[in-house]
Amino acid sequence: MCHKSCLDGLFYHPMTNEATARTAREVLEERGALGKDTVAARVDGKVYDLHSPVPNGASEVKPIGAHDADALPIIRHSSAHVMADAVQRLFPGTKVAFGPATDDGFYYDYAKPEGSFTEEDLRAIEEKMAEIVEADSSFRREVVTRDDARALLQSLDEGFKLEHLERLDDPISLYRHGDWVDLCEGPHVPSTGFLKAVKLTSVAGAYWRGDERNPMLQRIYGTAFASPKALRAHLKQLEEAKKRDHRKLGKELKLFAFHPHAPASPFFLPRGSTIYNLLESYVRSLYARYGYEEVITPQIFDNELFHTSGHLPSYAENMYMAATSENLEKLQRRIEERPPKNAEEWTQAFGESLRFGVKPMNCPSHCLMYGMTKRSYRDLPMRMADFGRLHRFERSGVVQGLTRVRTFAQDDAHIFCTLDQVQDEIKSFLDLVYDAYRDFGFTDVRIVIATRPEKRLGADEVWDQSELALEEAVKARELPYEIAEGEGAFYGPKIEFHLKDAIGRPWQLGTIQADFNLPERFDLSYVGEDNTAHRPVMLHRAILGSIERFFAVLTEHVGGSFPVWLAPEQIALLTVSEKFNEYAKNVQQELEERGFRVTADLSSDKLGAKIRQARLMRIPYLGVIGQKEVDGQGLALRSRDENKDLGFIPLSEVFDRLAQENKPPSATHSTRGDSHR
RNA sequence: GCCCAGGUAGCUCAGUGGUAGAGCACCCCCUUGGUAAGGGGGAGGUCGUGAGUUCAAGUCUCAUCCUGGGCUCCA
Repeated sequence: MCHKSCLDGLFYHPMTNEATARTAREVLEERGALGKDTVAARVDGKVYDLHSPVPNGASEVKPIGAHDADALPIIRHSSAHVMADAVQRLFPGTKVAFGPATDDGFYYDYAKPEGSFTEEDLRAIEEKMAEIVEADSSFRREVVTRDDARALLQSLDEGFKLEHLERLDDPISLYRHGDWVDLCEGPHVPSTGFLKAVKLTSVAGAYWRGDERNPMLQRIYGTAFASPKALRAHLKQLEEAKKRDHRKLGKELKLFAFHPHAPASPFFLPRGSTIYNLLESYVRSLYARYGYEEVITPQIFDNELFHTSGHLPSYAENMYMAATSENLEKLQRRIEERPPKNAEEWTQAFGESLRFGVKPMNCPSHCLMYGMTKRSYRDLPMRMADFGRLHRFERSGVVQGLTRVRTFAQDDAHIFCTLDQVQDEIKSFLDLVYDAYRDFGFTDVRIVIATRPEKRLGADEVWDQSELALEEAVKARELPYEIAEGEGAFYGPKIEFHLKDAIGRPWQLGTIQADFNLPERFDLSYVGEDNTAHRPVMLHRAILGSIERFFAVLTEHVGGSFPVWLAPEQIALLTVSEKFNEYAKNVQQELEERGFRVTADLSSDKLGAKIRQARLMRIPYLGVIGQKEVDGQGLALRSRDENKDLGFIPLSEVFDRLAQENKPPSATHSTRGDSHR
């Protein structure tokens, strides 16, 4: 049974079996366009099974070869059917749910009478699938009445399918191969023999219909390609991705670590801290250019603040609460003296005692800061930047490496401005973001405008206004964008910046969000030209998102080979023998005096071992020191990125070379920055 | 939080009921060597934690913590 969304309206569903119409296969054959590897046909832009009848008036009928991009979802979804067939043969009594194709493979959800699937089960299922493929059974489409479908599913005792059937619109179609039948929209490959490269990859739990209140099903993931060669290439790419995993590199390169006493909370080791601080410095340099002012705000607040901001109670499940022992003693006395009689009284008693909350975001404190003084329109726009540490209690199953942690900092800022200034602020931020991403080597940036969600604060007129402002700014910069309906934050619509890393994985990092709610809640105002009070607009924005997550994405993007301006160590001095250690120390000092990050390997290891070690740590430059270098007052330089020995270079040239690379790419082009002010 | 898989030396891992292992890293010694691992020796572990079964538990059972793959949620 297909998940509707996987098909994305791509496929055509004939209303009836037109006995007189010719099939796509016949049409293609007649035109000599039917290849051995043709899996389906594209008819006027829609995908047809080869055995489906083509409308008489069709103007264009093109074959889809197994190696065309369009063929992959068809091959994968057909693989899902074959897997379900194999599973039901091997594990009688197992029921099926949804089995769509995904971006890189397919899955099928099962309700297994008992237990779950093991790795060995996957291998057995693969073998059974191979038999089904070997049998080369044809896929056949049948359009049936709702009653017939219901009767069939009842006879098969497929409860999930029955439930789904009632949600489907007519026509109802079934697909069969061999004896196996599935409620499905199609299309499919002509026969199971077309499935030449299938691999089952993993097993996982998944809720029926993705709702955590529903029963947990067993999901088997797999992937399929047109050929074993393409499958091997895919698996190879997964291997490459594994090598770049920031958790692996974080350990190998001594960047960060975790300890069970602080779950999901990273320790940045010295090398990682260097990069972390450089990321912050970089953002600070942009702030200087784009007119931001940095502030530092408290970590723990009276919960009164979070009630004002609305984070309590709506965000309570993600917040850490703090209590002093004095508070707790008070709570104890209160309970002894006046025992709470019901849930409400208990909540009240705790609320009075656990008076403090650890901030999960900076905005409330920035609102306080804004409100501390009387503001004039002349003060606006006010751009308040904050690298404050945030704590969010994330559920145990969702944390992951540095990408989802419980303590982190954002390159956060809030812009207070007038309604008239919103568009310009967003335009300027677009410039800032694109500059920053380019400096880190991310060129493939996608803009998504996320609009009002169902659960939200604020009036509809306010949402209308803010959504329009975001869209107009993006249009003004002539950037392509998409709209994500209902994906906005509860307090306002937002622009999200999605980018792809070096191996094509998508990430959402930066964002800018309009917020008409917090200024209201905090009763913020400014005195206008007309000498009356006005409500300012608040914009939340981040470039990197969280520094932690950006650290992870960047690490994987560069595969641990940080550019010179970010590398924890920019050059390693390697002596050929201990006789040259004295000279090495002098060079180290000279480099450090010039502000370079340098390490010296003065051990008694042989040069080969030292080079190996420095290469493993991905140090951009290696300076080998032997008699020749001492005599000539230079280094035998070796570059990581060019991966070659550059030969003897005098010290002054080494300094110049490092200085050249010791800044973000944009800083080497002098024209930048001014135009954005 | 839910389903599944893991947790043994700093790291990577072997060890299926009977005396805790290897390689690398670390320390010491020899070697002073010119572009990805020179040689020898030494030290290092209450096998995540807590209960239980057993004559005997890294190994079996239960609980719990942490990590990983998913689901749901998200910067």
